[in-house]
Amino acid sequence: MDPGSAHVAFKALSEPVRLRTVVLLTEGELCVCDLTEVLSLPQSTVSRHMSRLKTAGLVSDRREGKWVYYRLADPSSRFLVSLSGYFKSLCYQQPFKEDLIRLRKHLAGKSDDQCRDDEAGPPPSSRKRRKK
Amino acid sequence: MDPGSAHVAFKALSEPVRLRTVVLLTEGELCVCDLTEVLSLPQSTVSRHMSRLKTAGLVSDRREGKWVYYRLADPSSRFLVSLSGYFKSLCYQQPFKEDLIRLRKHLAGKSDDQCRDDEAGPPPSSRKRRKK
DNA sequence: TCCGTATATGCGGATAGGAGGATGTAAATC
DNA sequence: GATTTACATCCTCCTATCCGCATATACGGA
Repeated sequence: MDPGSAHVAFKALSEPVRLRTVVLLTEGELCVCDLTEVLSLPQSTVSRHMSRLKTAGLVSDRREGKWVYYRLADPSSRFLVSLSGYFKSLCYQQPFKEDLIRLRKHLAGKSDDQCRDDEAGPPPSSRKRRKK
Repeated sequence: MDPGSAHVAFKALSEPVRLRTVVLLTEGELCVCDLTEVLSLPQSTVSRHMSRLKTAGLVSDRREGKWVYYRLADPSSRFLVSLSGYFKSLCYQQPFKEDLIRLRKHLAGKSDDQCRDDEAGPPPSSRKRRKK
């Protein structure tokens, strides 16, 4: 982490949409189209926020075909280690709680012709991927 | 904490001067004139930043005569509990490290006709106060 | 009660940052 | 290589926020 200075990470989390996004990512990696749908925001808005979170070192991305999956950055820094528990605690508060409900519904309702197989649920490592 | 929403606290810490101030307050409570001196900023700027930190629930204040002492808020919230260790780790990094050096020099050089007795040093509870 | 000191706030100017449509780019499919 | 899909970036408008001077307020002392 620490690309620039410490306050950069706080600034990244100071924007409501970005904080909501980070809490959503505690469920596992998500692509931009998932976030666009769950947050009900234009794709350009979501993409720009993800870019800022990535610059701040809070998330990392992974391209798989047409899709780009974002996940919380590995907690190599003391910053993310300190806050990971706090992010989890936010899952039980509004508006994050509602976001997570929408996320689970969204993931459960996806069909095979979309960017993800029909499996939903927290364990991100076990989530099936579209073969490349 | 949580006056408003979770992102408010992050926003309060996203400003470089405010983050420096919070790290300074890990040494113990300080009055505005201390911060003005150590940070080399106009009094109005410091006061306004402290107001924002207070609104965000990160600091609390205590008036004693003409002086107002600010200190880190009691870690009743999970947010401050999560970050207190991180703040301590910042003490060893720039620009916070230099700030703390200036703070200690400043506190050591104060005389009795100022807002604090001549005692400096980390243990905040043992610091002598001007009698009210 | 008048004055000096410490702090808070009103105000105007400057800058940063967010929203979202339009457009550019990368990858898959045919 | 043309088209479609997913994502990133550009551009413009608009709002939030920071800075610092000037001023108001709070408090103590003479």
